[in-house]
Amino acid sequence: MDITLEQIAKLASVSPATVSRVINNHPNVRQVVRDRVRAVIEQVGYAPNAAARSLATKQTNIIGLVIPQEPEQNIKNDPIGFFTTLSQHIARACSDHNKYLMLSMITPDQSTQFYRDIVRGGHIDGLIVGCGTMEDPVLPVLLGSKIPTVMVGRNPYYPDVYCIDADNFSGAVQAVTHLIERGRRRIATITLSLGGGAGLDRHSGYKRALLQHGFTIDPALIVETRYPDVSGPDAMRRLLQLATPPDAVFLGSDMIALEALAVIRDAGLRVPEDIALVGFDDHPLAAVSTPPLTTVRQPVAAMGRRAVELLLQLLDEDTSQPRFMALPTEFVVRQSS
Amino acid sequence: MDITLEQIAKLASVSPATVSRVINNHPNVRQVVRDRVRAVIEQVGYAPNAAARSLATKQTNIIGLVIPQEPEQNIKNDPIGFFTTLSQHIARACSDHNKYLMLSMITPDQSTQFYRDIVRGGHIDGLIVGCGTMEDPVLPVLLGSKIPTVMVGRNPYYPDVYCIDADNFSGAVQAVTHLIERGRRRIATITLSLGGGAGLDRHSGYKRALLQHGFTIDPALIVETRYPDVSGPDAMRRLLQLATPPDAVFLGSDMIALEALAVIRDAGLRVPEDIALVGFDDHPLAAVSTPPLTTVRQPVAAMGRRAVELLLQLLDEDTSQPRFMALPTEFVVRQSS
DNA sequence: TGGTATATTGAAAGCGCATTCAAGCAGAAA
DNA sequence: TTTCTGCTTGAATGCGCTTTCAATATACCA
Repeated sequence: MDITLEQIAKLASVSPATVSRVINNHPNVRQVVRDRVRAVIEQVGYAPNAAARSLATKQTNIIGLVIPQEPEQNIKNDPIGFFTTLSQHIARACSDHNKYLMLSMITPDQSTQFYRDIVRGGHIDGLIVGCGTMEDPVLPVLLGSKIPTVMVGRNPYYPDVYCIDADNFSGAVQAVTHLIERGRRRIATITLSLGGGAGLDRHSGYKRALLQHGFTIDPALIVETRYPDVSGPDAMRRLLQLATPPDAVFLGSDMIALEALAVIRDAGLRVPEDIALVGFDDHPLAAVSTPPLTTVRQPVAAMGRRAVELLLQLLDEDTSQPRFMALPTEFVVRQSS
Repeated sequence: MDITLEQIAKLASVSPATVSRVINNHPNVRQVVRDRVRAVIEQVGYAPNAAARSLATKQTNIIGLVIPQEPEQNIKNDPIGFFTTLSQHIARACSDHNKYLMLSMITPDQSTQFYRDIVRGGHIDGLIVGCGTMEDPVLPVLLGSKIPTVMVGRNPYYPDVYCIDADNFSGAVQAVTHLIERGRRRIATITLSLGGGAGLDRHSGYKRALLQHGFTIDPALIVETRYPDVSGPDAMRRLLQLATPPDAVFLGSDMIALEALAVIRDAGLRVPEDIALVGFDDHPLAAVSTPPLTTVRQPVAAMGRRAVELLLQLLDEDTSQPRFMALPTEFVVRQSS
C-alpha cells in the first residue's frame, strides 16, 4: 500500500519495466540484474499492488464461491453443513494453488446485485456455485455469466454447466446391494426431493440395485419427501402403516435416517433387527446415533479440491474436461444394517 | 469487463467525471443529468470495474477472514466447526453490509506469503482473524499488519488487538451455579488448555461461582487437558480415581463432555444420577447425545455479525469502540445435569 | 441591468502496474 | 574489422476509474 514498483526500480537502478519482468518471472532478464532487484524487493518488503496489477492484466487471481442461501433450507436440511464443509476444502485448495477465495452467501434478492458487482465488475476470474435446491432463482443469474463457472452438485436443469458431484448413483447401488446381501427382501426408500440431482440419482441407484438382483420395484415402497407436506417422519410412518412393512429402508440422507430411526423406535420396532437402515452423506451425527448409522460417505474434500482444479483448468482455456464428473463415495458399514 | 465508464459518458452525452459522480452519488449533479446517466447505465447493464476503482480510491470493499489452519487441531477439537459456522455468519454479515469477504484458511507456512500478498498488496481493507490456538505462529504476522484488524476469540498474548469473544466467564459462572443449585457439592472441572483465552475464562468462571457460594477450591478437582499428554478421557479417568470422586463436572467443551460421558458410563456410573455434567459450546452433538447435554451456547451468529460491524467501524475511523467485547452466552438445560 | 456567489460540468492528471516497441548491446559469423 | 543476430533494457502508453481545478452556467442581490 505504500512502496511502489517505481521506487524499487530506482533503488535497484533499473527501469520499472525490468522490475515488472522480475516480479513476473520473465525469462529475458540477466541473472545479475534479477538478483539485484530481488534483493531490493526482499529488503524493503515490497508487494505489488493487487488493484493495479488486476487493472493491467485483467485478471484478479480471485475465484468466487457462491453458496445460495435459503435460510430455511439450510437450517432444516443442512444443519451441520455440507456446503459449510465444502467451502473449507475449497478455501484450502485455493490457498494451495495461490488463488484467493471470495465467499458469498447470497439470498435470492441479493443475486442480481452480486452478479453485477462481482462478476461484471471483474472482481473474480471464475466462479464456483454450490447447488442447493434446483429451483434456486440465484442459479440462472449466476450460471448465465460469461466467466468460467463450476457447479458443485448436479442440477438437471443446467446440464451444460461444468459440474462436480458425488457419485450418488453408485453410492445408492452399493447401499441397497448391501441390504440385499444381508438378506433383506422388502427394501423401501425414502427419497430426497426428486426435483434435485442428488435425490434423482440416489433414487435411480436404488432401483438399479433392486432390478440387478431380480427384485421388482414396488411403488408402495418408495416415498418421496416433500417439505413441508411430506416430512421425513411422515414418510417413515407411511411405510410402517403398509400391510407388510419393509424390513429395510434406504434413506435419502442421514438426517432423514435419524428421523426415521426415531419413528421406528417409537413404533416399538428395533433397528436393525426389525428394520435395517442405510443413510447417505456420513453426517457427523451418523457415527454417534444409537445405533450408529450405516451410510454412504460423500467425498466432500475431493469435491472441493476437484472443483477448484477444474475451474483453474477452465481458466487456463483447457476445454478438454468433461462437463460432469462424479466422484466416488465410500460405503461405511455401522450397526444400523 | 467490457463496457467502460467512458462509453457510458458518450452514450449519455456527459463527461466521464459526471458519470463517476452519478455512480458515487455525489450531490452536485443536476437531477435530469443524473437520471439520464442512470438510465443509460441500467440499459446497458454497466458495472464499474472493481480493480480500476480500487486503484483510484485505494480501497477494495473486501475484508479478509483468516482462519488459522492447524490440520490436527481442527479435526480434533473443532470437528463440526466453530470457525466454520462463524465464517458463514461473517459472510452473511458482509453481504448485508455490501462488503465482500475473502476467506483464507492458511497454514503457518503460508502466513508470511499471505501477509505480503494480501495485506501489503492492498487486497483487503480490513482483517478478521479467528483465534484458534494461542501460540499460532500466524497471529504475530497478521496482527502486526497496519490495516484494521479484529480478532474473534480472546488471546491473552495480544491484549491490544480489537477482539470479540463469547462471555466465557459468565457462561461458566452460570453453568457451575446451576450445578450448585441442583445440590451438587463436589464439583470438578476439566478445562481446555489454560494457555488460551477460552480455557482461562471458563476456568475463572468455575472458580468464581464456587467461591461465591462459599465453596473452597479443591485443586484435585481441577484437571487441565493438555493434548496429547492429558486427553479428555484421561482427565475424566483421573477424576474418577479420586478417593472421593466428584458428583458433578463442568467441562471445558462439549466434545470433552462427550468423551467424559463415555468414560463415566464405562465405569458403570450414571449421568446425571451419579455425576452431573455440563458442557460448553452447544455443539450439535450435545443435543442428541444420551443423555442430551446441558451446556452453554456460544453466540456464534452474534459474534460474526459483531466482528464485521466492529471492523466496519474501525474502517470508518471510529476509534471509540472498546478493545474487547464479550457477547452473552445462553444456558441450555438438558438432561445431563 | 451589472455583478457576485453558487451550482454544475469538463479537462486533465494521476492511481501502480504490464506490455509493446524500439534502442542498445554483446557475441557470432564473415 | 564489419555486419548480422539475439539477448537485455528503457521509454512510453494504457488499463478504467476518481478527483482536483478551472471553467461555465445559473442564481441571487442590489
